Amino acid sequence: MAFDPDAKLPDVLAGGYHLSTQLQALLRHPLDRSGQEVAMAFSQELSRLFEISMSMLNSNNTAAPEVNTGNSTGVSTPAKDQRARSDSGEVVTPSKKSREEGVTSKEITPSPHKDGYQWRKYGQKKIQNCKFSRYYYKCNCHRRCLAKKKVQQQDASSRGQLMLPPVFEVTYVNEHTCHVLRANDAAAARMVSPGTTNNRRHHALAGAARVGGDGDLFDLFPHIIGGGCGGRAEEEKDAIVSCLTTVISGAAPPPATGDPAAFVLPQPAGHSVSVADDGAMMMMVKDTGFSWGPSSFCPVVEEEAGHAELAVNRHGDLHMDVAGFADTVWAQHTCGAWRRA
DNA sequence: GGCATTTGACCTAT
DNA sequence: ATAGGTCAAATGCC
Repeated sequence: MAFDPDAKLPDVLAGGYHLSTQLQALLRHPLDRSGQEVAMAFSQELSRLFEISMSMLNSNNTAAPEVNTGNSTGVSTPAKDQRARSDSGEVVTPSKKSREEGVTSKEITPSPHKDGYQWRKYGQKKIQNCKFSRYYYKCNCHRRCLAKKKVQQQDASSRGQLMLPPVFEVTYVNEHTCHVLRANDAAAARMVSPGTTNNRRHHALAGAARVGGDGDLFDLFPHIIGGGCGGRAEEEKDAIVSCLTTVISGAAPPPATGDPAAFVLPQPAGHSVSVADDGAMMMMVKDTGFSWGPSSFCPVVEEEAGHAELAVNRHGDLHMDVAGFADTVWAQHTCGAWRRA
């Protein structure tokens, strides 16, 4: 497969995702020698695509922010920053007219729901001359947050990319004010009830899900979920690099010699990945003490073939099906409300 | 029962 | 009149 030098990151990632699903389908059955060769070719191509993605990500990280949104509050907007540097989407600068209408940014992305915020759908409309309906979402982090987004699936056939997963044009309207509103609420809550912790207050406002009954994910992963609605940009970046590395690592065969139990793969600082000789893979993420890995050590609910798997067992351990990584990794950044991707 | 989603009706701009 | 955007009752899921 020749690499198109003009290819965009979403296309490369989409291609990788498509390849991984094909590889999954292949690995669902016992493989003979030729099957193994095909699987190896797939995995090598997958590795190459993710290497390309990582180099694209690294080059994007040095780029300037995409849009001056005229945020007069002086408060940073984490998820917007994430979009600029870490999502797989292509950021499009909105026109002057669009900005006057409150449009803060536009982007083309294969994963329109993974931008670090939690959204509530409030409308759907069939648009003239469009094959697909347009979907309307409001920010669900805070009731009074004015941020909205429109998601319009693009016609793949018009792009001549019938084999790739769908891509979406996402238009963001109005700045998020949820972090400011939440901070105000937290301050008010402290005045009313000094015994209420910030974390729990945040969680109640975000309507976040409880996990396993013993605690919630905001308590378990405060440094990942962060104090605001979106995660911190640097950790987003780390997470992406870790995820890509993990997928690449998973596609590579274990060495013929060395520690029979596991071998350690090259990782970004603060992360480690090990692959046992039975193929089980575990990744330790920074100093969380939690690990990501397949069902060899964590009971999970089975889902239909080919779909990403993300579950939390009753002990609070995270489980992830590595094959579904590209689509699943962002699920953790939804304002504390962890949900299946 | 609470919550998110769906969907037809309604509103507004052109 | 038409299209795009929003509302809110109905519905389904957990």
